[in-house]
Amino acid sequence: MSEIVEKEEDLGRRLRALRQVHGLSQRELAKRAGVSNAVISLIERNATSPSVGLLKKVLSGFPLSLADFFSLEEAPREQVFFAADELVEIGGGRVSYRQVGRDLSGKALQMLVECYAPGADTGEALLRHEAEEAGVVLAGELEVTVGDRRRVLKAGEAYYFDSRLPHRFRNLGEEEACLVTASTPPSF
Amino acid sequence: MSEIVEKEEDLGRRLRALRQVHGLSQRELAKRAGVSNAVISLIERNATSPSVGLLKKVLSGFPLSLADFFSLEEAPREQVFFAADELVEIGGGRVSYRQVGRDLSGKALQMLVECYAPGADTGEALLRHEAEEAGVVLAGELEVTVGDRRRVLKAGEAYYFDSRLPHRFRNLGEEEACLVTASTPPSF
DNA sequence: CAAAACTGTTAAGTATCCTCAACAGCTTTA
DNA sequence: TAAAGCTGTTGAGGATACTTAACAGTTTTG
Repeated sequence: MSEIVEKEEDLGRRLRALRQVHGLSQRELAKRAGVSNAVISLIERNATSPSVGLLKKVLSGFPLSLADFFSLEEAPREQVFFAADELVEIGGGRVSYRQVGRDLSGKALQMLVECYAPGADTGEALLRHEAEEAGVVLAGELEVTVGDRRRVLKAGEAYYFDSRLPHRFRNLGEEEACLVTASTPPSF
Repeated sequence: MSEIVEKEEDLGRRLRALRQVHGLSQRELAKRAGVSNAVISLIERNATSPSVGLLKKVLSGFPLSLADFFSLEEAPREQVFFAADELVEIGGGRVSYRQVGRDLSGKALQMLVECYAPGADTGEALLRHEAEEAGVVLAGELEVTVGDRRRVLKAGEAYYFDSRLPHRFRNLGEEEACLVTASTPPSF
């Protein structure tokens, strides 16, 4: 009957996000890890509590240790996506600085400008620890995946997340996508 | 029949060390964690691969997250105990400095002098992360527990370990025990 | 439009984890 | 010298994790 276990500390959600950000299907991951695809489904829906041995197998498909995987559960779950009117104007002179993120107290970011050619893809997401990342799309459309949340961002929209969460950027459109990104620690 | 699973990444050894350094019996830990004492025995002997849910219960008895627990398996297993003649003389003038540990390249320690009164006990071991600890007994006898390794050190003997491993010091003797200890980062 | 290939989910059965209870060995008490 | 306390281990059983094989839904191919 597959009862959904409540509050299993969201282990399943983390695994699903990890798998999706690597662009794998349940079957692909299962084959790579040498386990059944069914148990991947069960784990991701928190319908079972996997043994450490099995979880180790599954994670062997990623460049991620058990310690790294469980450190993800300590990552805070703050607001990720912001509409254009949710940006806070903090600027300035000729250049307008609009703040992404509601409360940056205790945080320290460095923003940059990046442009993605059509079809560009960051591919396998590298997990950086103890860092934060943010961005605003200036032109074009960019698919942003952060943890289990995915959205195609258009000009004016933005993201903000703890970069301990797995993430991936893809330009699915026909035209170049430009955005402002930010990362820690600040360079000025 | 309880087949012993080989190379289960020594999860059991870590749990046993963690339990012993806290001075708990299998039954005490089991009661505190709300599980059976039998499964503690099975896990510690790597006779089973516990589910994440159960392991979480067990570790809830300690001030240790799953991430912290699995980060222990990444701790290198270097030489821990050194005989008196295994110390390297690097000193000095009127004071003799004898180095503990074969290769300190890439390490940074600060040694101190400590004295333990009879019966003194560090008790519940606090785990410090990203640190190293070393010491030399000058007088008296001191029981040192590091991970799953325990030894009563006498004058002239020494220890060196990654302090991510759980540890505990106890003076079981009748007289004061004096030793030189060291910790990271250095204070000079 | 249908066939093929993919996606995630689920039912049935096997393997394994986990609990309960008992056991053997060692220390302390009477 | 038990007897009662503890220690860690083990066997039998029920609970559940895991596999295999099938299902339903969506996208791709012909």
